[in-house]
Amino acid sequence: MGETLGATIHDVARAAGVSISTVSRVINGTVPVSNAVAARVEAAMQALRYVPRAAARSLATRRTQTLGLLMANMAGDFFEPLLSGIEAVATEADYALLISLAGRRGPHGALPPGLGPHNCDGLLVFAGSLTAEGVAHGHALGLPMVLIQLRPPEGVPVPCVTIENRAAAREIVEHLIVVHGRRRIVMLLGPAGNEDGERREAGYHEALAAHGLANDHGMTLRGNFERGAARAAVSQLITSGAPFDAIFTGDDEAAVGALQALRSFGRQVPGEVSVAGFDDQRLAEVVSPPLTTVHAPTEQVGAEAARQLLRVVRGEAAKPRVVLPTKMVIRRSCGCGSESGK
Amino acid sequence: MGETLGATIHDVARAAGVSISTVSRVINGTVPVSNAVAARVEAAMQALRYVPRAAARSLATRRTQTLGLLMANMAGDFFEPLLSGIEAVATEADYALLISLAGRRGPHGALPPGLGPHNCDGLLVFAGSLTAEGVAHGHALGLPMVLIQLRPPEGVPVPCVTIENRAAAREIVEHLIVVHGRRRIVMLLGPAGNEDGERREAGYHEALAAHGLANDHGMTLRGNFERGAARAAVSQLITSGAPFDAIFTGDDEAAVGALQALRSFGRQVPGEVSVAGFDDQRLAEVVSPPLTTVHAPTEQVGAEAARQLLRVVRGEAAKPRVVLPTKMVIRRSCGCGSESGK
DNA sequence: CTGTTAGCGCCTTCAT
DNA sequence: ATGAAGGCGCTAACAG
Repeated sequence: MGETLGATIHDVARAAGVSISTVSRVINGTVPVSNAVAARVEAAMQALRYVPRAAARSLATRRTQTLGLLMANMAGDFFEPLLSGIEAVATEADYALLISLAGRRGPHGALPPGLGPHNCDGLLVFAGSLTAEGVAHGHALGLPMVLIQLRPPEGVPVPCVTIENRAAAREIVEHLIVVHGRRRIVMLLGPAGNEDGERREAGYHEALAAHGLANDHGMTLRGNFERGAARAAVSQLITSGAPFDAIFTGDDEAAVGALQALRSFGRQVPGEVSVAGFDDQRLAEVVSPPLTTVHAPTEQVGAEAARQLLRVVRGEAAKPRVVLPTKMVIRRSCGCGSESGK
Repeated sequence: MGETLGATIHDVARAAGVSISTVSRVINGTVPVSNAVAARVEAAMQALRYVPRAAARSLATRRTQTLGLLMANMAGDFFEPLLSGIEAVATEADYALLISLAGRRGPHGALPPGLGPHNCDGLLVFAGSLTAEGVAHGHALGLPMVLIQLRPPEGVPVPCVTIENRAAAREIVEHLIVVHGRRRIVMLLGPAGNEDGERREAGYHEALAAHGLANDHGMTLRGNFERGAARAAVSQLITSGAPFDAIFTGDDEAAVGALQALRSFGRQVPGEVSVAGFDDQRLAEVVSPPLTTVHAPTEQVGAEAARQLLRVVRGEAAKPRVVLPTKMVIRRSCGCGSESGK
């Protein structure tokens, strides 16, 4: 049971018989120090288990060596890979990670009080955690930021990293059309305002248009990236009697909901209707039939966002926009690999 | 584009025509301040968008108002609920959250450099992120800690919050025995040293013993809480020709792997073999057959751990151990609801 | 109720 | 290459 607050730079200096400036120099390597002295200082630090107080250092340098991370409450299993990617590069660069969730309170219209220039050098903003005003607010404060899965509001030049949504959505929908001959493809949209969802919808419309297919308003339903909402929407669709032979969902969770609804009404997948999702979450390969979807490189997204943020923090030029490639992964829910399809 | 570093307490004091102490007082409410003055100060703070610099405050108070969180790279979807529970109570108590992952480096044998008394007031340690030595190390430093899904090493009195593993495991295994008449129940163990896994194993053995069932060494295999490892283990089990009529896995991921292996060998679930998992992850209800498992109250675990840590930080008495209840959730993989079972 | 004055622990000129 | 001294922004006695 030791004191929580350990040795200070003074203790080290005294133990090594030097001034605190010298200790500071060996710690930061700012100015050359004679080998002999450096060794003594190192030894003293070891012996005293000295760790510089972050607050003191931060106060003096006006840097926090901390990156903020604003996330949304996200269902699914990509929270961990995203954070993992971020943490790896932050740690590598010797930055700590301060985290805040949008949570039940919904997206913030301004920076949450717990995260700002007063306690971090830069901020990673995940889609759904901050409104456009919030982003503008942070930018106005001069806080370095990078957006994840989200593009900046008009006139607010904040770098962002996203994944290839539109082209991938178009590709997978065209797969349903070309390979499986589907003609009436319904899409389950993401939550209103969700960019990933909107881009995926754009790709969907492109595909339909390119093949001259039905593209009326009734073909899109709200799935909200939620299993339950998707299930309800599809159930209603079925009872409405509207014809359809495929469902493309904005994400895998919604696809699972669609699958459940389809099954409960006895509709065969992929026999009668093809289903395709997006994200390639862990459950995609275990639902039945295994879900054809688009793989999202979540960990890389996190890592790349952190890299860009570090550049902004350091005053280097960051890419205004980086789009990471996605990849279609064909399984069985579209019809491939089963007697009826391919 | 403003300055990243905004107004200081001096600016506010000047604007309000008072001393910095007064400003400090209205901020912290430590000492009564006349209403008139308080109002002027509040106004000045608003106008200047004043936010106290965390470092300065921390340096002066010797408190960071920050909780550290040490996590492991965890597969599955319980990262988000856990963090969500923690964040809710931390935010409520006005604490920031500093996070670090054990990551590819594996569990730390000591506190990671990025997390310690120098930058947080207390630390939440998730199972698999820190070794017993690491826990002892943190305790020796006098850093308030609370362990999650992990009990403290002998002689190191650190509070912990866990879930009911043993009894729940016993209950679900007995379900397989009593309700479904299973006699040769194999268990897929978690990673060596994982406490949840070990407690679940204990419950499994209890159940077997209580019913006088085969309990030889060959009945347990390593599943490592991984889909792939579990699949491999079960495949090997099947090819070995050893008889078994049920599989209890330490977690749902392993259950999925078991299901895959069983299916690839044409073994009917639950007809020929019953399967049961643990955790009730999101995929549990979508695999086929839907997985009978035990629900783990992940978000509550996070919240409770944060609450206990706050108590320790404040010097109040914390419960040395809180065990949250789990609940068996019956689906189809055990045999219930299908023609063969129940 | 309010102002003055020391530090909190570290970095950083400025001398030497 | 090293030491001395000031200051980062804030809180906390201590006077009044």
